[in-house]
Amino acid sequence: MQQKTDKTNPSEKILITAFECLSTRGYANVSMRNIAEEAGVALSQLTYYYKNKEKLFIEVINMMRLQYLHEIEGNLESVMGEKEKLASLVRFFKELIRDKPKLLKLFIDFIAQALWIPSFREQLDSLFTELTEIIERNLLTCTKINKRYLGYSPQTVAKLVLGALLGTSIQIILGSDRDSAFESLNLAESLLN
Amino acid sequence: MQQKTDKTNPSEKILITAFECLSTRGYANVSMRNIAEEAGVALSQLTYYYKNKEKLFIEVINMMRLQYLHEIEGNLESVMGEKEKLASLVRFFKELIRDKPKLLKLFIDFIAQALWIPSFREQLDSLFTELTEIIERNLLTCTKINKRYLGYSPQTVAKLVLGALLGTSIQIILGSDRDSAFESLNLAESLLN
DNA sequence: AATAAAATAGGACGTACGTACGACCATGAT
DNA sequence: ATCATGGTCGTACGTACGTCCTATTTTATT
Repeated sequence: MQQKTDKTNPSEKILITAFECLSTRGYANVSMRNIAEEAGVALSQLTYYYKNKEKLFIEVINMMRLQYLHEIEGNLESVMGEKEKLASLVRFFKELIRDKPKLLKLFIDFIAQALWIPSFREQLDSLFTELTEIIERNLLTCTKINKRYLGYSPQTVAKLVLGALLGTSIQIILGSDRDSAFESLNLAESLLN
Repeated sequence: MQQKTDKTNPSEKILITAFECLSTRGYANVSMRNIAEEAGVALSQLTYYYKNKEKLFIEVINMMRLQYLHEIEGNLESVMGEKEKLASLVRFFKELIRDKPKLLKLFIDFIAQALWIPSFREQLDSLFTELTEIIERNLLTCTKINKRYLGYSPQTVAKLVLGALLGTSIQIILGSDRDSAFESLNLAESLLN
């Protein structure tokens, strides 16, 4: 209830609060009223700035997209060598799981919503595309790799890498024994080298 | 509207209809009334047999678990050799994606619900455990494999296999270009051999 | 200072939901 | 024949939801 002492934009404040709510309790369990209340604004302000719940969630995802795609690419560009880049990517996912599980939960929840809501599906599709392109661009350019996975396009490899990271992360987030699943990420790294 | 000409148990009929609804429109978008209506049964019958919506979904998942875990294990036992078993597992997932996408959607939706609903999370956790155990038991028993992934336990390998299959399937189900993502499954198979 | 535009607030609308309840009906045992 | 039991039904309750509308306040422009 510190809403009065906030000098940020109302629209930003709403967006941040929405992220907080959605990543903590999930799209289906968060109401517009919850977000308004926790952001310290009137309910109608959410409609004013974001039209409806669907579009608000889309903006939340978009905010995360802008923030973290750059972070990933920055990480990958800052190290040299394919091995190091792969290690850096795996490390990024590990840190995500350890330090920002809420972000990962938001992502998983978004994936499930995208099953049924067309606009979400569109956005997720381009998010997947961007992620695979980053992996392709940074990890799979040298011919050595292309030779190793002979017959498979870099895009295919990239999708598998992303799939393995995503699927393993889901198990870690939702499973009871995190540590053993964490090992799978290490294995993924060695296996691809 | 063929509800009268049905000789199955009402409780079974409800369960089957619930699966149909949930796998087509998702947990959040299906009401008890929808299921009752489509099953040709009074709303209160759902409460009578399954207590509430949460428990009904749990029974639906349980039904699928009983059905498909046996199917997977049966498939794996029917072929010899680790390579063939791995191929069989990948084939199973491919067929799942191609022929029973609704089942996969139900599963993904269930994963997301498990993020927020404790009883779902418990059930998903044991489902994950059972799946990894099947993979371990059938694919990772011979010492040759254990040597290859030196330093990693069979359980770790199994979790990575499951993670890769799950993550890739998610991309295929939700992405726009299925064919290219399908290739990733083939790659996963070659990579593990 | 006057006025137009943007921002904010509060509340009402219609609807849908999960659940609970009490009444009926069929069946089978006494 | 009666009656208890398990199954079935219709319905009502209380609540929560997303969205919409209108009035008021604040800000910016001239």
